Amino acid sequence: MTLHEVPTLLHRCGDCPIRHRAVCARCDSEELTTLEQIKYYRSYQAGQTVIWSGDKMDFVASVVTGIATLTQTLEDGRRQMVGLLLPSDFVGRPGRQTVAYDVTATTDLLMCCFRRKPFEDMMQKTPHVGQRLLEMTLDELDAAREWMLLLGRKTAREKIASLLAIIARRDASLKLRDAKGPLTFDLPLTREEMADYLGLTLETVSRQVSALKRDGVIALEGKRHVIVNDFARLLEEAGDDSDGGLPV
Amino acid sequence: MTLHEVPTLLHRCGDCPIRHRAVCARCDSEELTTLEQIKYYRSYQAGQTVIWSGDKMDFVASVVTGIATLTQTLEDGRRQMVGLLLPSDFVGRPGRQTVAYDVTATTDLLMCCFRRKPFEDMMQKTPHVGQRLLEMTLDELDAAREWMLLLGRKTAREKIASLLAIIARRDASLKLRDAKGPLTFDLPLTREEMADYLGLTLETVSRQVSALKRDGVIALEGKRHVIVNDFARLLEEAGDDSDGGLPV
DNA sequence: CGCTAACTTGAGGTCTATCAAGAAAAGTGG
DNA sequence: CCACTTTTCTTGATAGACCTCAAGTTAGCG
Repeated sequence: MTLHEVPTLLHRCGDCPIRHRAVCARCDSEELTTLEQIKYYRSYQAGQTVIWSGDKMDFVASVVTGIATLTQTLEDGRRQMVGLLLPSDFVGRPGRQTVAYDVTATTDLLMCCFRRKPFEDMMQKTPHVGQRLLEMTLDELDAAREWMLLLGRKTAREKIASLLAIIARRDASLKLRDAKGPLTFDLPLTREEMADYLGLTLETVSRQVSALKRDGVIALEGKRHVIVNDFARLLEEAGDDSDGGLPV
Repeated sequence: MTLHEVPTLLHRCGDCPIRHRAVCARCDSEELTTLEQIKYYRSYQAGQTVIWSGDKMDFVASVVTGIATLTQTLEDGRRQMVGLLLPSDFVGRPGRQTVAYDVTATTDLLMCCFRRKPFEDMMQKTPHVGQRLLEMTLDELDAAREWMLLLGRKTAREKIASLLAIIARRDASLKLRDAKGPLTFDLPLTREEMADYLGLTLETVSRQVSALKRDGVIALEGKRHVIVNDFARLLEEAGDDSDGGLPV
């Protein structure tokens, strides 16, 4: 999707699909008007790199549609995904120019961008943007800490189950279904990307997915479409508290 | 240290040792006066729990002196440290009552506290506190993501070297020395706490510390006092980029 | 229909955990 | 100040989880 093909209806913030969750969620209509004047869209194809670690980033942005990943890399090539950006998530950091990780489009991606300076000015003038950004950043920090527990202490099987549970739950919330009946969803990540997220190798991911299937925790249609008949069972396998951790 | 023994000079924010780094760093003298009226001190002994995961937390606070840890625990007892709170670091979350991890005093700890409600009111009225909190939270998020790389992809030896490098660097910045000459510092953590931070067992920590000593990367005086003659060497062992990552 | 990317599965090796014993420090109370 | 206990730490032997290397299968695509 190129810039010209962005549906014009998106240009009105009131119709934006991420209006109620993004960094602009708290803005009143007057503030939205200001944002509308400085925002612009960028789109990326699946697989494209949005920014390289260490590069200067002259804009900040919200994910409108699609999925992006944040990854860090060691000198010898070991990779660790440190974040998954879903629609409404925010990229970039007011007050700092460079970014500390690669940002990559995993699917086709549409982002709502703001040049850094006008955005920072706006943050000074209107408190709502900064307040919302603080809230979102605190949520991300909680999520990162939960992921630290997974990376440091969970087994490969528990890691896979945790990831599937997270994707299932998010997908259900998008589709506005409850998490009771059989859930089905598509994996937005390759086995290798899953491995990079979970701190495993792609072979171990493949083996554990097969094991969960063999044990009846999940079923597969093709390689990517997952069916979860008993979500509580999946949560057990994830090793979390029975309540399943954070909502959403 | 009990409440009465808090040096009275601390009650004046202008003399506070964390004045320039804490959540109040950006406040002008008028704002400080407001903060002085609503703040109070709490102290904890080494080993004491500040808050349990899931408990209601009716205050937010800055660490003034001492060290605290944030840990998450799985049902079967596996523990992962998800944060290390040093002087000037902030605990608690405006807008949410409960906390998602245990907060424990590792050393004797002095905290500068604000009841939640007055603090939230202050955040509404004066933007400086919220701005600084956003900045600090973004820094913590970066640190958490760097830790995810460590937990997911580094070897035990690299993990130990990374932790030592972090402690050494922070210690040097406190003592205002440059990181060139021989560095010495005390480990503020037991082997078990290091293990919980690094996603290892205490035995593996002990073995790898011994190995780094045997290989001349570090020297030890007693169990806790570390001497680093060649900081660049330590960074190599940590597996990071040659520049050593984030400054301080 | 071949070609490539994504995935699966197996065999063997390595790193770290587990289990166990003992040494060194740090308290504790006489 | 010295036995005594407790905590902290070290080291060894063994086991197991995950990684590495390798081959083969499936699916998507020009």
